[in-house]
Amino acid sequence: MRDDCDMRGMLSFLILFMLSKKPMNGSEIADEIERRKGTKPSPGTIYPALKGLKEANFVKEKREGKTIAYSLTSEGKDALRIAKQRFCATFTDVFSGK
Amino acid sequence: MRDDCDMRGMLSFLILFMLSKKPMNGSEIADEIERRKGTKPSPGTIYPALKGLKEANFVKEKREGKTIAYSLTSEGKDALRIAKQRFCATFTDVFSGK
DNA sequence: TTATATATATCGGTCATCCAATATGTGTTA
DNA sequence: TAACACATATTGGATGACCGATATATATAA
Repeated sequence: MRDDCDMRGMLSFLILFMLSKKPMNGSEIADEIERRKGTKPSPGTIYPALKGLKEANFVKEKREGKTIAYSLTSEGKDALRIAKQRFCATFTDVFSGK
Repeated sequence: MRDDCDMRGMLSFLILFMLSKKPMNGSEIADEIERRKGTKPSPGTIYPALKGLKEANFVKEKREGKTIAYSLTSEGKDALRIAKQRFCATFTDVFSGK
């Protein structure tokens, strides 16, 4: 994800946001997105996104037995702060009822 | 835009939302997006998106001299209602501070 | 009429999102 | 050990978002 939050990169933005709450592994991320959106992204969606975030140094990995816990780096936190601001400015009134 | 609001289609969703406030032409849409996001989408972004919404019967056109006023059809209003619900469910806590 | 400004539209190329299918890795169970 | 379940990963193909460049249309100014 570029840190300027265009309309591409919304999945990466959401993942970054969720990881800022607590570290999660890939399946937990998919489950949480299903809880929010109603549809569960396939592995072919979720892992490439995580790979991109890792290559951008926004998330780091920690293997824990069978799973890998993803969490934000400090760069990831910075990027999220900026992206969140633009996201909110772009969509505020969609939420505020109007 | 499909009415199920995945992460692709966020531009079309935003346009649909803005048009639900008031009819606008292409440049006004681009200007309003700039006001929200800070960056102005190029014509090569905005007009193909409008074309897609028109082909989905979500917006209709009305030429007014030099410009074309876009507004929602009733199908567009229905699609927006559903997409808005999913969007809010997906991103609520991004806004609510937490 | 010609020139200018603005709005609309298309094209080519890149990147992000998405799924289905497939493959590999890891831990548990038989 | 082998079998199984689950997590992780990659590939191919489709669609959407994006820009820069270019083209066309419409209205106004010179």
